Amino acid sequence: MVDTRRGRPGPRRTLSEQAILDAALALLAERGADGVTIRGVAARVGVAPNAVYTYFPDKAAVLEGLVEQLLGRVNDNRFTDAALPWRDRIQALALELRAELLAHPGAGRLLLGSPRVGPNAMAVGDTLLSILADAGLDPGNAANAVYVLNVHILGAVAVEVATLDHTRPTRTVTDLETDLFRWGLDRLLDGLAAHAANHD
Amino acid sequence: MVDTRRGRPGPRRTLSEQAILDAALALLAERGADGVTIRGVAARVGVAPNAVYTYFPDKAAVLEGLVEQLLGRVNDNRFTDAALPWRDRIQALALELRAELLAHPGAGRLLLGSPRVGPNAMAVGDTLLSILADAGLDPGNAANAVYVLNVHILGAVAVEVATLDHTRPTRTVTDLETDLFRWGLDRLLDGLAAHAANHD
DNA sequence: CTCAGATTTTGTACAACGTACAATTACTGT
DNA sequence: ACAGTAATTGTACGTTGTACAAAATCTGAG
Repeated sequence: MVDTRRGRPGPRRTLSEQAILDAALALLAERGADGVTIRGVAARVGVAPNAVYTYFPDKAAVLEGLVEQLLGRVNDNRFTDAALPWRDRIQALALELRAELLAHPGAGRLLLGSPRVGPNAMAVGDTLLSILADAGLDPGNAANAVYVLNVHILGAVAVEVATLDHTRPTRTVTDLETDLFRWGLDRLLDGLAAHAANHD
Repeated sequence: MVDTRRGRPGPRRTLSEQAILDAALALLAERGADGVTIRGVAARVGVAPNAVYTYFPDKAAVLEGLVEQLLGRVNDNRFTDAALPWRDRIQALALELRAELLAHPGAGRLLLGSPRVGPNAMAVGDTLLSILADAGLDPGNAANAVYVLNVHILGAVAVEVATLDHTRPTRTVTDLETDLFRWGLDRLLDGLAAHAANHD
């Protein structure tokens, strides 16, 4: 048993997974979802395309990491303050999540294109879950509600992204779209609140 | 003025746009969303890849046509019967739409990947609109509600599709997922109904 | 009936993609 | 110093969308 797995030989890594994800994120911002290519990322970090495969098994893994990256920015524990009304907290979280995703065009497609089961995605889900528990939903219904809220947020982002010009990387989100998003979210929360009230 | 645009010369078309869309649909069923390629479609109808470009300007147009095809199957005027309760009609329409999309794996990604503005998509929207009018929503709110319902249906389909094994073309939709879909739809409809009641 | 003109189909080709494979390089513990 | 190991690269293959020009095929006018 010689292999201690500590300080093992080999040249130093010139990159990190983080550097690759940063490059991918920049590429997503500059060139849109289709602009995120292995070759592009490699070029941006100044390395041969194959080098990326030292850090990620394949492109799908890079995209998953990218999504995780985006979700990580949202999950401050800012929404767990039970003093604030639960509806306000959910609205704030939903709006922030949406804004984060819309800030990176094509992120919606990426999010919906991969089973997002990373830790940050879980964390967002857990945050939502705790808020809904505060709202008075029993665990089963709260889990359902998390799913429905996810669907609404991701669906809305995807639909909004789909209606934009894919050739242009940047976009302006109109107030009209935001109002529509809030309106739908309000109806959904109304339904959830009524359900919680009926079953307590 | 010689060009009457009628019976103009040239060899007969060996294909039709419909034949191409049929091939694309079959490919979608057999190989999943990534299996729908121009070259694959062309091979399936027995023609050189370039021939497809006589009928469609590019691949995106083919995919749009494909989505239209799917939506066309749903839009029977079966849901316009004002005698039935509006909630039942919306649920039936939503479930059918979802079933149709889930029957073709990857259709969700296609739907969300293109601004679906074709006539069949409009028709589905109009059907929803009329049902919501029957429900007592004024035109403005009804339009909002159509958007939200679209988001919910498309979002749910996309999320469900994203969680499946992309390598396998077929899938079994569990009852559990269907129940979850209905539960969310119910909450949404609760919220919409309450809103309609508050503003009449 | 012929034939010019219009149009579909094809052959060929290119750039870009993901990524497999083997060789090369750069390191570390013994 | 050196052997072993890991990171990186060079090269390459197969696949994709699609541009371009040549070829094949049809129709209406004469």
